[in-house]
Amino acid sequence: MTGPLILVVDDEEQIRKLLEITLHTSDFSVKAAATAKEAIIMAKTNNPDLILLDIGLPDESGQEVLKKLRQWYTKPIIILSVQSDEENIIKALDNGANDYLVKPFRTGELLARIRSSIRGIIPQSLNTHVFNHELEIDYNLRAVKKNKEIVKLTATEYDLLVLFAKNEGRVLTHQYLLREVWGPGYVNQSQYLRVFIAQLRKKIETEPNQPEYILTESRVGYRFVAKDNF
Amino acid sequence: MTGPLILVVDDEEQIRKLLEITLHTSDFSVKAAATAKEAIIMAKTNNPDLILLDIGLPDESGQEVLKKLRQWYTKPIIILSVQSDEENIIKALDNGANDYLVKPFRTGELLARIRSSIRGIIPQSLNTHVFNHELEIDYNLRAVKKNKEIVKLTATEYDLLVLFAKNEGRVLTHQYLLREVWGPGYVNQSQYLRVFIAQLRKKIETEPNQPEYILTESRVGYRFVAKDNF
DNA sequence: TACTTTTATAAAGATTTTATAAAGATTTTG
DNA sequence: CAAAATCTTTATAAAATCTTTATAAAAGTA
Repeated sequence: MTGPLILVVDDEEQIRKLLEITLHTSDFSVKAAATAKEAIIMAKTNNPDLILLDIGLPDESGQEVLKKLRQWYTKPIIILSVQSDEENIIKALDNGANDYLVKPFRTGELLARIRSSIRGIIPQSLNTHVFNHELEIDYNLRAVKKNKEIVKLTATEYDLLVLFAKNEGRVLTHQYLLREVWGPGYVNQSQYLRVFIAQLRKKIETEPNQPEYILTESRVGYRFVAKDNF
Repeated sequence: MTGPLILVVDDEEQIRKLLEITLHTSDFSVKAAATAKEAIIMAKTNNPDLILLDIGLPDESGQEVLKKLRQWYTKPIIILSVQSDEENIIKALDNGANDYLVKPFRTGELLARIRSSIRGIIPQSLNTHVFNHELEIDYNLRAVKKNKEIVKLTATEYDLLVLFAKNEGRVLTHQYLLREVWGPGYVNQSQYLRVFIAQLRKKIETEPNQPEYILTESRVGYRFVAKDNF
């Protein structure tokens, strides 16, 4: 069982090693990059759940890397930096960073901030989501129930459903779904999406050929709705 | 024109005043509370878009307030505190805080952290457009409603309507519409436009053969208008 | 008015997009 | 390692949307 994947970007070998050990101990998976270029490539190929980004990189300003990442990367980015001046902090936050920690940082605090960022703004107490009194997602157990019966979903199907549930009512484009669930390298594999949508419908819809939850928005994407409110 | 609502919770009159002025200057709406009890009541009644919470309250520990809020409140909470010890920071973050700032804080940084937290929670009112109290375009959901009923539009119809809505009152030429919606290669396909205008009218007009929204400007183009005077 | 141009609309035809089953490949699990 | 599960690819049918055609109505012009 392996936890969320974190990409560590820092040019100092020592810090990379320290972070890798610390994060591993807290049950995170870790990938590391030493340069801006490497960072962007690794982010695209691994699609990490969070990025720890040092601002002082040798080849390019971390602020630039941040901007480039934010063109497509939607998950949390935490900046680590020796610079503690307000100007840099504001710039980083406005460039899309979720948090900014000044080096040397306290390990426990860093971990807590990582947990907070990954958790998002959904409180821990809200760990289950019920739609139309019949479809239930339990985020703690990673389980889905339809009319109290457990529905067995694969990891990918579950991720897809969670993404839908968290964006109820909103059209999610093919690109967006593919990038968030499969990773940025898959944005053109629309057929995957069709296959998995069909599988999901077969499992959660009462009548899969007349879906009430996952609606098709032809040429755009899909929309998850719960009747009561839409 | 009023921005997102922020609830300031602090027992020191001076700090409340300072924050109120600072936040107002940055175009936020502000409510303030001085005690734990008051904070929870005001959060419930005003449902703010973000809460700034001082940990050192007179009647109850801020950590407790935080826990209570997080039982139902899902938007960002930023902690302000004179305590800079790691233990308190970790506790607050794990209790559901999104950020933790040590007092005295730098105003610019606080504002940047607020912007960062609030980003993504764009209030619905900011990206929905209502005409004549009956035709509604929700850009966030990519949905159109007529008298609260969802109107199903194809991708092209939606793009066309959005273009009209964003240019309310202005005549848009055939050329312009064709170029913007279909692309530069289609500027001579006026018949497309006629077909799609007819379809759009059928879907959004009360009486499609006597349109009130999409008016024909013969030999020039079309004009989208909203009376909005009742 | 008579004639031409432009617009509206329905409906048929063509194309694109989507749904689904099922086979093959790969990964995970026991 | 073998079996099971899952992912990926392929093929084909069905549905939705776009495009074209035809015709009537409206608007503009001589």
